[in-house]
Amino acid sequence: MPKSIYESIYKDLKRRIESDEFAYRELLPSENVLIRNYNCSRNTVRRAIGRLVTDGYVQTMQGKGVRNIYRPVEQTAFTIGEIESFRESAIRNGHTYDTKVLLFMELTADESLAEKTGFPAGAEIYYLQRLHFLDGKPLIINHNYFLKECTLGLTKEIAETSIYDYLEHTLHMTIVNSRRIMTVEKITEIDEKYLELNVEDYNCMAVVTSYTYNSDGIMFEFTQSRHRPDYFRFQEHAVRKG
Amino acid sequence: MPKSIYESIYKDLKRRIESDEFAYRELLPSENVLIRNYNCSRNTVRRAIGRLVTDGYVQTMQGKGVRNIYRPVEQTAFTIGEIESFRESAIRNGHTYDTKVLLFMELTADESLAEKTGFPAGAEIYYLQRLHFLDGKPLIINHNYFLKECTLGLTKEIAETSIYDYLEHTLHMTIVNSRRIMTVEKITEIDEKYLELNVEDYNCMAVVTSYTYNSDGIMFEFTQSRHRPDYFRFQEHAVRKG
DNA sequence: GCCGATTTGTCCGTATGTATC
DNA sequence: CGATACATACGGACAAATCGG
Repeated sequence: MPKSIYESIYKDLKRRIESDEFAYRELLPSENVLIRNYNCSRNTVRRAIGRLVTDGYVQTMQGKGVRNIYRPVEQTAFTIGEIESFRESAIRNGHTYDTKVLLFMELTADESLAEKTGFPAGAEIYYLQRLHFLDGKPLIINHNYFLKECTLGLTKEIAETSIYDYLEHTLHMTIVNSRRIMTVEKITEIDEKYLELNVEDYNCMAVVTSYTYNSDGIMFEFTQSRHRPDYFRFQEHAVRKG
Repeated sequence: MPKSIYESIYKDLKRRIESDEFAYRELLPSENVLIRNYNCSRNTVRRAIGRLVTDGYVQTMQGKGVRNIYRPVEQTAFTIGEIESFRESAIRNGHTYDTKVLLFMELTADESLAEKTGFPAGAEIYYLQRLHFLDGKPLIINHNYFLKECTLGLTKEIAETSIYDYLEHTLHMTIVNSRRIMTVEKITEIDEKYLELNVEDYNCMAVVTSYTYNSDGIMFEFTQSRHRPDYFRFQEHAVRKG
């Protein structure tokens, strides 16, 4: 169940837009109509619309109305601006997925790892290497570093299904936000081996480096995600600021 | 001058955070303090903070406060979630820049171009190829397609300085939002020639494809931006949604 | 061009709920 | 438990942009 009125309105409008209830470039019902339909105050409706704007679903035009500018996300696209696990993304796009844990170990962050990840030196860390398959094809190698004190009890078995499920539902951690950096890097032998790539073909990888925070403001995860270049696709929505 | 109270508060807080007035992980003044400091209502302060949250500058914690989680953007990073021209980005990061127009022509969109760009078939288009230099180094090749009816009077000379300046200040167009897709593609001969790349070294490019809309909800620009992989760096902030 | 109706944008004050300390 | 801090929601007022008559 939704936690708040504005969120349920946001989700309902989002669903209606995604299900083509409004044509591309068509105007949505005016705020006054929505107020009557949802039986709530103007601020509440406006808050829901505000989220649709930042999501890139609609565009507001003073004096005119709210225009639907939603375009369906193309297949195998990862949506930016939202934290989503590989599993969630695969499900959303209607694919089959599989995860193989290549390595699971515990280590203590030394100076060089601390520098690289942003964890304090001396911190206890779970280090994982995982290979992700989409529709049977190996597409991504993830190097995950989790702060042990925030993710106690993580096992290889959990890592094979969904770590985020475990963190959110078993440990009741709330994952809040994440800073991500996208770069292109040279392919390594590990990449070549597990992703069945040919250097003649592609000698680079798309790399997404992310720093993820929980609701206590603690950075509990550092991940380097190495994507097969020919299947890599990220989509985002940007706004022009004054 | 700022158009509104909440925006000036947003900018002031942003400036104070960027200038290290608050330590990393430190709490900002509480809403009640900010209300007194800025002499405004609670909603106005909350709105400013809300924008800082979506920008990834702060994290709010119910019952606790608002925590500064801002990390300075690393050099040569393009900030995602914000539309910024090459020139603006270079200035922001304190670099010198230069733009060379390789090609400037007018054309009519045929079926295949319409399919690729999303412009209606038959539309009159300005097509440009531009090479962007940062600190004297050629880093990006842009293929720009502008809808002529929205960008009348565009010339090669304008394209050598700033197209966005012309659109916003001379044509008084308001640029609103943009959908961007990031992929990795094989290098072409043009890339190799102008970016002084060696295929032995890198045989891929980071490609950003963007569809940009103005305040009338018209898509007036389609651009394919091909980046030198070793200098490509995009940064974004993501939030976890229920 | 003007005017009134409609629609979105900004701002305020207040009340209540929930989490933290 | 009370004080503090953020979260949600309501209602009202006025401004600014658009559109039709």
